[in-house]
Amino acid sequence: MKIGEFARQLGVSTDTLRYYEKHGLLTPSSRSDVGYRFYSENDYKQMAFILRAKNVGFSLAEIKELLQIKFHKDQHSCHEVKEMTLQKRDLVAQRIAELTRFYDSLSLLADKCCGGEEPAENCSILTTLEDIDGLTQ
Amino acid sequence: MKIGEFARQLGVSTDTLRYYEKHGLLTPSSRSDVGYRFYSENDYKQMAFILRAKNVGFSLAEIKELLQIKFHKDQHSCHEVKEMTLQKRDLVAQRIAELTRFYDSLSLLADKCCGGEEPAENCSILTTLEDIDGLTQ
DNA sequence: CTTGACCTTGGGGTGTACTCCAAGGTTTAT
DNA sequence: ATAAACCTTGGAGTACACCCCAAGGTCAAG
Repeated sequence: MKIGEFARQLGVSTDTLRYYEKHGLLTPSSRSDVGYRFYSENDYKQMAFILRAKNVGFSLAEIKELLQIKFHKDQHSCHEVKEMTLQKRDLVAQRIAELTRFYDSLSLLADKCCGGEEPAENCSILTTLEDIDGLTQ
Repeated sequence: MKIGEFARQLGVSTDTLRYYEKHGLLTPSSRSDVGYRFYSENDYKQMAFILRAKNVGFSLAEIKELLQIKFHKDQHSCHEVKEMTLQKRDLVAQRIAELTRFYDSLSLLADKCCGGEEPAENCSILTTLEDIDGLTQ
């Protein structure tokens, strides 16, 4: 698949794909005689992975590190690869914990709000942000 | 509390605080006669909230929207405020779901890896990224 | 009353992650 | 065979989130 079609299917721009290639995140599996990029099914899966990672707040540098788990497998020991994987997993667990705190705060805020048509000025829960923090500490 | 001490306590720079003020995220509760910023306990709580939100991947624009829940309470109905809160909560829930997929993938990857000292080349699980995607779909 | 550690505003610079040309070559349809 | 729709590289520009001065005012200690 050429870059245009590939970009359309993934909902990104061709510029983004060239940018990712330049920065070592996704190199198309082959090129035509005249240099056209060709993307494979594997490339599609890798790109989908990158986009999901980006969506949950990983920087491109972090995503590249996640991808290194794959690329480093020949040069590094099983032990090292496993350590790296577990380290990344812990980082993800921390983010989940933080987000869960936000979720609980927002739930409580919504639950205690009457939801009526009057101005929220007097709504018991919506007073100050300390409430949000107080609930989550 | 003046800006320097406030910044130290929160582990950010004074530049960051002025930047947040300029962009409507945190306005110090008062100023001295000659214009020195003074930050209150409330300001501290709001700033802590901002930093936590930033840490889990919200952009400053998104955080500002979260803060609007507070600032809009006088002008908008309880119903609107509640809707906005629930909408933000759903967004957080989506991120948690995505991160949970990442967590599970990395766990499986680590579990199936032998963890020995040999090169990871032949380690059963570390073949390609499709595995990661395959496991999480 | 001066030294040093604060504070002010304004503006320029940096890294990240794109985004948008320009100038040119290729492919496909009519 | 030529127009439209692709593709190439290179480089410049943009938005976000800071970071770093410069030039000057303020304040507490000695």
